[in-house]
Amino acid sequence: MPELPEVEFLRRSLDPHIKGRVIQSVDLRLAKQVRNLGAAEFCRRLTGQRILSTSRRGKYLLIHLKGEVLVVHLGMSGQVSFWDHKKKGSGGFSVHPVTGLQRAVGQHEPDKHTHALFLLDHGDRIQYRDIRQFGRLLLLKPTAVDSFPTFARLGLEPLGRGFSYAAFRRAMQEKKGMAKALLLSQSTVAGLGNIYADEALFRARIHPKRRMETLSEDRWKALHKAIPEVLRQGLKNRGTTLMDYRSAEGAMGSNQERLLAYGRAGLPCKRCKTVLVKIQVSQRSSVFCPACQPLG
DNA sequence: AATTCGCCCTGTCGGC
DNA sequence: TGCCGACAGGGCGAAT
Repeated sequence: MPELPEVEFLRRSLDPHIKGRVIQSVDLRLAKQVRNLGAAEFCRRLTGQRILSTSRRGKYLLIHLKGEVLVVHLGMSGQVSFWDHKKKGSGGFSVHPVTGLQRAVGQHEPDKHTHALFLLDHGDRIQYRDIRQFGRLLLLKPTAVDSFPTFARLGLEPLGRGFSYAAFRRAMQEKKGMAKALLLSQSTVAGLGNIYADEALFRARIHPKRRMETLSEDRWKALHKAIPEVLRQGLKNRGTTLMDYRSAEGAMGSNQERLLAYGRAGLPCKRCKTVLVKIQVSQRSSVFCPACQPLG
């Protein structure tokens, strides 16, 4: 799913439910989802811990406890939801036969794809579900987060105060290679995935295969402007739900209705009516307008 | 040092 | 109906 806007909206919807609560126990059903610890240590270190706050770095959700940080990455299909014992469940998920979207908005019972439950008091719980199992859980000491390889690699926060044109230009300056590949790498700007990278390149009128070292100054400026724009629009619309993405309360986003490039191959460009084209870049599909986003 | 390429998974869809 | 390949919001580690 889950790029920066989806993770941030998830964080905002989850935070008020879990802040100040104590994890009574952990039911880890698929141990390999925890990438840096064995199951026993993971569960032991979390048990009895109070949740202090939540934050986000790139596409990573961080849940801060006393002396521990639980890191959640949703991969392609991960979901984190809050189960409220006072509300009724809406059962499991089912796939809508026409739209392909998973039905069942609202809280759902754990199923075979639910890999971890963090049990709070009164029967409430945080549920972690991931069909494709590409997501990951980490448990780190607070002082070890920034130096953990995953985080050490990450670039600028595009919605943070530090995302000035000067900082962006400096971070991008020495980068070579194709524009789309660089945006997907997380190494200069953190949080863009296949959807928002295509959207940002469309807005900035940059071909996905354009070599970064050949970008003109006005395209650099356009890209710096477009990145926060597409992310803020996604956040405003509560994320993009294509299949799996839900907020902590099970709600779908609506940004899929506003995408200009992603998913629109074969349809006319909303700027110039030229038919949008899909190509492979870095083993990911990229949709762009051959007229608005020339390679040369 | 910087790219590229498998690979990790399950599920859905279209073609035959 | 079924089988098979392609594809899907991502990232890591090995190979080049």
